[in-house]
Amino acid sequence: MVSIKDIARHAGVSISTVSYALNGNPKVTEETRKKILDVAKQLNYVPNAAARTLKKRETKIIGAFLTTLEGAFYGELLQGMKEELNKREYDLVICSGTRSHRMLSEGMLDGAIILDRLFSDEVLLQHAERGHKLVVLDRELSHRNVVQVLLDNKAGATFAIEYLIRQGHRKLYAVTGPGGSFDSEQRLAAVRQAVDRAGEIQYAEIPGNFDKASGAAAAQIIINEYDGPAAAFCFNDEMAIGMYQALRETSYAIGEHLHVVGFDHIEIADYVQPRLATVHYSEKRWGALAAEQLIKLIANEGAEHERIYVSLVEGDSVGQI
Amino acid sequence: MVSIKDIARHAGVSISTVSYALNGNPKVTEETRKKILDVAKQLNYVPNAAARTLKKRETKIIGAFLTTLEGAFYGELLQGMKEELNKREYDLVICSGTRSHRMLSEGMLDGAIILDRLFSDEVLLQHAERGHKLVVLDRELSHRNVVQVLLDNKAGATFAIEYLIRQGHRKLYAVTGPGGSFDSEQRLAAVRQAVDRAGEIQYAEIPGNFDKASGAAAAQIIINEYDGPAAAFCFNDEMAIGMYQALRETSYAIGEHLHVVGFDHIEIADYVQPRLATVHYSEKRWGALAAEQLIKLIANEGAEHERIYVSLVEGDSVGQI
DNA sequence: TTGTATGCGTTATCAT
DNA sequence: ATGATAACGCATACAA
Repeated sequence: MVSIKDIARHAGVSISTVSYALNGNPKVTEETRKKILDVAKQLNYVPNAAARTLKKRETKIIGAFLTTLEGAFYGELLQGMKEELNKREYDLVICSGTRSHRMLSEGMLDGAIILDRLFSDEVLLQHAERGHKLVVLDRELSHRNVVQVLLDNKAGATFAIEYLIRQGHRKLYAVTGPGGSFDSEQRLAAVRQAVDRAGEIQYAEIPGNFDKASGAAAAQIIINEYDGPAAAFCFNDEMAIGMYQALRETSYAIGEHLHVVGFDHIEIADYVQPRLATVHYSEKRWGALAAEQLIKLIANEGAEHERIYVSLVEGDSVGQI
Repeated sequence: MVSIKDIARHAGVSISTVSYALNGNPKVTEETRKKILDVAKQLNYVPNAAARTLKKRETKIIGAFLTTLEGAFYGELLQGMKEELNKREYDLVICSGTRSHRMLSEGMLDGAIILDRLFSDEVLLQHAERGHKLVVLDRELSHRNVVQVLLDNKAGATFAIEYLIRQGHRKLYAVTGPGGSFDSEQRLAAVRQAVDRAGEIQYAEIPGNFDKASGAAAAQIIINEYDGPAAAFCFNDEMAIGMYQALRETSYAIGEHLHVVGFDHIEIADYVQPRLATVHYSEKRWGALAAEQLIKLIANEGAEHERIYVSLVEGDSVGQI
């Protein structure tokens, strides 16, 4: 490995001069700078990140923590983060799994964006307390080193329920996400409010898990007690797709017997037959905003909590009654 | 920040004893080790990655480099890598974009898995020459520090063409990937061979780009010169899906006028109507194998080039003639 | 068994 | 304008 020491030797200057030259410090003559850069190039010099980090206590790298790498959901979100971060001279790396948490605590990251409910509030607060800067996308967390950038779940869930009611549905199911999920709980609260407000609604809740299997299971339950058109608001599109799968084997049809609204507007939603009605938001914007706030937090520029707005996408998975 | 120096002071021992204790060196008494661990916990000690890396010249982190985070985000592939790496005490991070290349050269990674044709052969070889360990999934590259884990493109493309011919098709199109793509070129070579072998085939090539838009454009071209049932082998599923979209607006139907085979077996392939015939392989296995070979390469345990086998998934996007 | 001392590659302070 | 030197936190060869 070639270090600034080697450059110094070859260029006949001291290491501090090399460091200055390499970092564009104006104290150094144009002439010596040129010479040093030449030698550096010639020796194939590459700076050592570990040494720089040890000294400067920053890496210019941000981590995005996800529960899993699988599933087609996060592509645009991450792209949004990456583009925003790159603009500000930061790099983004995607991490997943408990093992990777060490990257945050051991100082390999200047900050993190969290979308991983397996990352507990408690642990997150510990990191924040140690001075790490965090943006959370999946919970409310109050700390000077944490900012929230959250979906407007309340609006989304309300849109969904009101849409079903507007289409004439009076028998409603809510298929929820897993217990710990902040998004799921917010959506559930909004659903209950909307249902209460509507009055005269037959309403039930089915616990789900955000995966296809639980959507299929929910569909099964609904079919078993079928006694006329029913409508389900699945708290994400994955589960809604699971319903499509479950009904394939039966004589019931989506949009005719079982009416479905999802949440997230994932790509498949536009391809299934009939097209899935769902709640849409811009993943890219979400990611970009999260990145922006994180950089502000790191730079002490007054980062603030943000909310991502959502809209309803109608579809033939919901028929009129 | 609390360092081993602080621990040493609080525990009344020297920093080397602390280091030994923390690293489980048997030289240190059970008693002192216990005391030291207690103090460490009490002080909320977290090791500093930069310092450790600077000293040991390894990070226990592997990077996976992708062209983009968007689209079919290679979820299972990455998950396969991650699981395999975690088993061996390594972490995985996902990187994308030229900016992130520095992580490799600056020594923040012990090795890298490359699936990014924007990463040039030349640059890759430079990294390898500097001692970095690489696994390439998207090209052939010969170097002692590089191993290849490649799809069996030849088999896949041959399966696809032979399937079309078996179904009675005699007018064939190949919709290729972008110019630089290794996979695309391999598939193209195999297609030409299979077509030659079959004889009496009307055959043409349409340059594509691996994205939906180029698939749609290809469909447009085929329709414009339509004079009877035509079959297209799209070199990936994305483009095949693009064909579905393009035909929606027309009176032509997939599986009836235009017959289509894709490559990759992405999730949507099972959901479109009619279901897309495609070439399947296990992404997870691909990732796991790549990770395994990389670890072997790093440990000097004789890593070898590997090939990922593929199979044909038939579908109603190809009708009989 | 424990302590002392050195160096990893950088940055940055202070002299010169 | 340039150089000498001291950290940064850790691992480790060598001393005791």
